[in-house]
Amino acid sequence: MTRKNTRHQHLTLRDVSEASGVSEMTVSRVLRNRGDVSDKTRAKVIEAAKKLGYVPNKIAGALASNRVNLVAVIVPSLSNLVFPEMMAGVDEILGDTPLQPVIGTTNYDPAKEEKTLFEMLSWRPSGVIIAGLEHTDASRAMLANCGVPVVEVMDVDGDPVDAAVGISHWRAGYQVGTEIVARGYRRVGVLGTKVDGDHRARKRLEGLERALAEAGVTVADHMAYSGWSGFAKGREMTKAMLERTPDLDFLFYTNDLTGAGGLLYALEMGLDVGDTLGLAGFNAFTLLDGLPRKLATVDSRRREAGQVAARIVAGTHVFDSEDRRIELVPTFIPGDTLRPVRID
Amino acid sequence: MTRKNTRHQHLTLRDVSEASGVSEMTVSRVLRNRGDVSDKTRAKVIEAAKKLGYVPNKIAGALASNRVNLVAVIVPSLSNLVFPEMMAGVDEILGDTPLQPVIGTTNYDPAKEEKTLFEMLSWRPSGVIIAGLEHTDASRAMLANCGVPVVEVMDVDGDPVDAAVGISHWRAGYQVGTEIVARGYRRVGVLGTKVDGDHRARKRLEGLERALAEAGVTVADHMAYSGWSGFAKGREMTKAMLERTPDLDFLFYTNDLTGAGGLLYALEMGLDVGDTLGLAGFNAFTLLDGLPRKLATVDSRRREAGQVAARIVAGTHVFDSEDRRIELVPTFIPGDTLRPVRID
DNA sequence: ATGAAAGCGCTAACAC
DNA sequence: GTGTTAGCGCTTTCAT
Repeated sequence: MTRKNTRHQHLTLRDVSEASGVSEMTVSRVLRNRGDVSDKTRAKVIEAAKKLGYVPNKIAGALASNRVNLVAVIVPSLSNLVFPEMMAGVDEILGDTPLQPVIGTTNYDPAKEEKTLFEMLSWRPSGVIIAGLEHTDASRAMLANCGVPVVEVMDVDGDPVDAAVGISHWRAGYQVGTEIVARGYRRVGVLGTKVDGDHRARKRLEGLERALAEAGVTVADHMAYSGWSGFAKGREMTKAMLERTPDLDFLFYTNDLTGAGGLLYALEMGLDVGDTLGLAGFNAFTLLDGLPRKLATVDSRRREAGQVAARIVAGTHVFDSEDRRIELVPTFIPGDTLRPVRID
Repeated sequence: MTRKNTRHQHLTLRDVSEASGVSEMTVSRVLRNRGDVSDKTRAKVIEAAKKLGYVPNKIAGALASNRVNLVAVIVPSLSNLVFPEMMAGVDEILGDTPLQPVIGTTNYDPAKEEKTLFEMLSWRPSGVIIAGLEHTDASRAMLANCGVPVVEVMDVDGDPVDAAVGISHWRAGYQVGTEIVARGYRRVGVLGTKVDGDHRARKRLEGLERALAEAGVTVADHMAYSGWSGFAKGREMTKAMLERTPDLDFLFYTNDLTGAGGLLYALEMGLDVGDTLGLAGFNAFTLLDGLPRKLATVDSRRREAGQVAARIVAGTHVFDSEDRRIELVPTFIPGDTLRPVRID
């Protein structure tokens, strides 16, 4: 059986070679701008390729050259805004390179992460960008042995396999805690998610609790929700919490969206937001700029984390030290939902 | 030069074969659960593979089998929430299949789309999911000839290359227009984006204008912004527009986020939202549920579009007719920012 | 149930 | 500047 010319048989270098009367090798060189090829030959080849509608086969190219321009990007979910934002940072940087992101999601499940990772590594990507520092032992082993740059993003509280870029969520939480006590709040309620595998939210809370503890304050009430974050969830939870613990003077939301819902609710209830009741969220979603009051929050710098991670993978990042942990500073944004710092 | 055992030399089937004393072929069968292999052999192979930490090479596998479990997903941007939401729908469905999404962005630029598409097709994906129906001729040719399912998503106003899934933005706009005139509004302002390649926003507007025209109404003012959508943009533009055209009785925002900003502004100004000034956005972002008033909007059903597209690519979707255009219905949600329909 | 041989479409390395 | 040869690591096919 000879080469079929059925509709969807892909064209090969050989087809271009025959059509242009040039060897496959030279065609290959032209199509990759490699080595010296005369202008005349180049023109012939390019014309033939275009006329035929030739699309190179990177599978074959990758196998032959042992080079794959794919980057594995592994995140818990696409439904939580922070991950697409990080990916937008990655994409922005990779746009200037030949690299292409391949996306895998884990649904906050370490076992699924392990499967996804195995799957993606079998494509022999040129780099791996993965959210978080907590993985199964098997995942860590794969990351350690895959032989390409691995960047764990959006967290630096822990031991990275290779490189890590992001904020310290513990320190971010700690900072929020110090701001809370410095402003004289003492009855703190926390509203967060129920997601088990959300280590970043957990670390934020631990940092917060630590800062409070150092001032002799403990979290007075805590409430966790499951499902999607949004204003409505923030409203409901705020209402419920203030009903069951009316003497709270501060509410910390682990997410700006629920925080914004709480803010809207508190304003409608006529509460003295800021003074009697301080509020703070987390993440600094720019789409929320323009609320009736600016919610206090912390910029978790996920977009930059994605950018730096992409640069590391692309090989254009220069590390300042031998430490391959890059800690971004989580800017605290006081907004208009806190009272001034007390100078005792 | 014989096989090197340097640290990052990847393991091959051969290594597993040698370690287990079984032929490469049988190892391959075990690792893919193909064909008959005795339990004893199977166990030996699996143990050896695990012990060595073998990760198969899909590049080689794909070349040999001519099967690639990648799906190309091409969107204008990751910064506009609607695209990650569509991708979440895709991801949800592909999660139950061996398929993996590869992401490409176009930045609303047809030339970049063409490049991205070429790049992605050279991986010989098993399917293509691409936002919109407007592409360069070269892009359309590539899509038509790539030999795998192609689904154009989030729009059905046009001729798809293969299949299309989404709402008709024209009809969605038209419906908003009929609602506006049915409620007696006559001085309509439109607030949209400046993005050139945003055909969906354009079609929405055209549909809106048509419905208004049929009632003898024309758009009284129009304003376009560039940059990111958010509440702040909505506030600014609303203020500016109401100052330059104070007699408007309706504002249509091509995006919920700016719409929400406008709503907040109008409420603060003490405007009689609903009756004196009707407001509507677009997209029905669930994260906005819980605003002081529910903004009228239209559900553009992007998540479902992603789901259906993924099913088509995965081959699990059954078409009702020979028409491979699947039109989703853009639910109109009146919210609390419109006055009642007039029954004249 | 297992193995041997051939080859997927390309590129590295070398020849001319 | 251009061509030839020999694989890359798998899977297909066919033999046993």
